[in-house]
Amino acid sequence: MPRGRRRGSPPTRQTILAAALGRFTNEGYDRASLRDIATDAGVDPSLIIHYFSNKETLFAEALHLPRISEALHRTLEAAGPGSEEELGAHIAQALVGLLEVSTLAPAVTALIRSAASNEDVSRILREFLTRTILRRITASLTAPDPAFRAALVASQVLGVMMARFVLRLEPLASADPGLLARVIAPNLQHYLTGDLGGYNHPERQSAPPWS
Amino acid sequence: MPRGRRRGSPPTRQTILAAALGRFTNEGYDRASLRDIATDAGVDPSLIIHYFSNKETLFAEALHLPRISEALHRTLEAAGPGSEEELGAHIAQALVGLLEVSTLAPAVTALIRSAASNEDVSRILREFLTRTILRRITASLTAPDPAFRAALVASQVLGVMMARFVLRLEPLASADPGLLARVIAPNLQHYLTGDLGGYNHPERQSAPPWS
DNA sequence: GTCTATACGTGGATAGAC
DNA sequence: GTCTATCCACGTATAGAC
Repeated sequence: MPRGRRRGSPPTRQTILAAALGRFTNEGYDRASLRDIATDAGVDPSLIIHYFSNKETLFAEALHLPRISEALHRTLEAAGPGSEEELGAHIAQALVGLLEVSTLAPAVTALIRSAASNEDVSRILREFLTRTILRRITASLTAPDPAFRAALVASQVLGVMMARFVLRLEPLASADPGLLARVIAPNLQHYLTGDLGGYNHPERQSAPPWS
Repeated sequence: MPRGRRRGSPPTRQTILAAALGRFTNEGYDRASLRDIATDAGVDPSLIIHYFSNKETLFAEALHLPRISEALHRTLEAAGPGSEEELGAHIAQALVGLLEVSTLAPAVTALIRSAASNEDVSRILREFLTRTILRRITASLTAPDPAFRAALVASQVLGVMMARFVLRLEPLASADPGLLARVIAPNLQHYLTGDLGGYNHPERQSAPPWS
């Protein structure tokens, strides 16, 4: 398979990519069939293979993962440097805002949906979360166990996206993005700088930073 | 999982159910094929259809959803009635403990995995979360917007299970269950009784940076 | 560049012999 | 109760005609 294969006309290519993103977003990698994507795009199924050698390549190009990574990274960087006590709010605003405003929400949804059933996608999402969040955290945090804290932050972000876009759990699914960011911000902050409870008794919690 | 089961073994039904649960847990509903399940169980694929009329019935019986619901409900009830300021800790302990201690973890994992790509399973999980958590919350909570609070709690629980069992995000995936429950407890408590940041007070909202 | 036809595998489900 | 054989629909991918 030569990599320098001729590309098709841009309009048709874009149409296929848009249809593919839609299917991957709503059905995940497995259930989204090339036939359905072709039907949505109004083209022949074999044309998809002609443009993108296989389904995995189509998935990668439709999601455009580097674009997500770059946008998220830029948003996090733009949130301001080094303010440790407001890092939770910054991350919350960056992540939620990134999902709501931009055109990246479908890609992220597709990523989460597909990660549940596809091990490769799971690995991609795992590394993506780890690298992006952990890097931002370690850049301006002095608390111990940054990896554990990053994973906890990732878990809450994952849960919100899962509840909002996959499960469509109301009223969270229809909640205002700004409100959502503000609500989860103190919890992210607790994961980032709070006491992780390793030294306390289970029934006696230390005072959270927001109380 | 026992392989190579031969004829003359009475508990064929249980063997099939065990193999099915294993496949559904590790691969989700779609990717788990009856042929693979039959191979794991050491039986013929048609035998599965003979016992359970179709794949959906097999899925339902393998997960034994009523058992999960009952166990979770009982654990939540046993956590004690009415203590509003410790409800977060109770829910955290109940949910995390339920997943770690009992044999229900595979079923819950299968449920989450399958919900990502299957709309029917998604609905089941959604209604399950809503009913179980919301009911417990409204039973001993006076704070406004219980539905929104319940959804937020569900999102954090979902995220932890997703990160722990599906994505296997370290070091959260290998973290001690008790520690995990203690760490997320104050955050659940914040969702339950904390200030929701202007959910019903729109005039207090500050302008998000992305709007 | 686009489509028709088709190969090839897989997956769920059925009929019937023993 | 278990297996063999089979059906049919679907999904990815290829070959080749226009």
